[in-house]
Amino acid sequence: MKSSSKFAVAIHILVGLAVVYFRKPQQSVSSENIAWSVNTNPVVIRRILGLLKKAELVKTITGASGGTQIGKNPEDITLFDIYNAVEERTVFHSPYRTPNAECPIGANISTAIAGPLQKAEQALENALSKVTLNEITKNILEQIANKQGD
Amino acid sequence: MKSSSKFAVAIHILVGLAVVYFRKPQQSVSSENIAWSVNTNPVVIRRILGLLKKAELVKTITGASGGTQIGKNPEDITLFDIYNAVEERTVFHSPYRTPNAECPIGANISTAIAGPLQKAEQALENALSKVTLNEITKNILEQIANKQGD
DNA sequence: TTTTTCTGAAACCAAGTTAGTTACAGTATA
DNA sequence: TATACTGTAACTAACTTGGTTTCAGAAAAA
Repeated sequence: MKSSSKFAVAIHILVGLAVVYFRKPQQSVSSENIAWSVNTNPVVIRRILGLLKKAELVKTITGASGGTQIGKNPEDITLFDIYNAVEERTVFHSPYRTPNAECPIGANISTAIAGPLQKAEQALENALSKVTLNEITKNILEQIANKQGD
Repeated sequence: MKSSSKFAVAIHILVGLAVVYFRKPQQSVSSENIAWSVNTNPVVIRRILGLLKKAELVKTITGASGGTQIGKNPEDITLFDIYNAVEERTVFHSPYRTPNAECPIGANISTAIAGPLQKAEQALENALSKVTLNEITKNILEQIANKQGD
C-alpha cells in the first residue's frame, strides 16, 4: 500500500489556516507562505488547495494581496472531510487484474470480498469523522504554548 | 492513496487453498495453478506466497509434486492476518517531507495528528480482524453452488 | 541415478504515480 | 500601470509496481 502525502499536507495547510482564522478571521495566506511552513513548492500547495476548494474547505482570493482563507468553522471540518477532499481512491481499490472467469473462484472472489472491505473502510471513515480540525488545532496551539513556557 | 493489488491477490490465493483444503486436506497446489486462477504470472504468486509463508498462513513444499497448502484452519485466519502479512506500510504513512521546523505549526503537526490517524487505522484493522477466511470461502462456495443450480 | 517438476530468488523492464519545478496567462489591488 | 497573487499546463526525476526471464536448489518419480 502506497500512500500519498496529500492528506498529511492538507491537514497541515488547514491547521495553519485555522490558526490564522482564530487570530484574524479576514486574513488570507499566500501559497508561498504555506509552502514555507510545509517545506515544499508553492505549486504543490496550490494543487492541494484546488482540491480543498472544490470541497469548500477553503476559499481563495485571486489578485494582489489575495490568498487563501479557511472555508468554514474549524469545528465543522472533520479529518474525514479532508481525507475525502484529497484522496480520490478507496483504501483497498486495486488495479487488480481481473481474475480468471473460467475459474469458479476467480469468477466469484470479487463480490465475496467487496462487503467486508467496504465495512472496514467504513470503520476507518467513521473514526476520521470523529476528529475535528478544531481539536487538532487546539492541540497544536497548546503544544506551542507549553514549549514557550519552558 | 494508491493501493497495491497484493492484498486482493493474497485473499484470492488463500480462498483457493481453503477450498482445496476442505476437499482434500493434504493436497498441495502449484504456483502455476494458482496463477491461472488469479490470471497472472507464477512468479508474482510465489512472491506473495513468500510473504504469506513468513506469517505462517501457508506452508510450501519444494520439489516435484510440491506446492502450497494452507497453513492453519481457515477459521483461524482473519482478513487482518492477511492484510498484515502482505501490506508493509500503514495506510497513512507518507513519505511526507519533514515540515519546516522553524514554523511552530510545522514543528508540532506530526505529533498532533499521529494519535487520531492511529486510531482510525486501528478501527480499520479491527473491522478486518472480524472477518475470517472461512466466512469468505463459504460465501464463495455458496455462490458457486447457486449458479450450478440455475 | 537421471529426469522431471516444483520453489526461491535475482535481475530486469515497462508502465504508472508522485512531488517538485518552470513558465505563463489571468485577476485584482494599490 | 506595476505588482502580487492564483490557476494551470508541461515537464522531469525518483520511486513503486506487476510482469517476465532465468537459473539454482530440492524432492519426487521414472
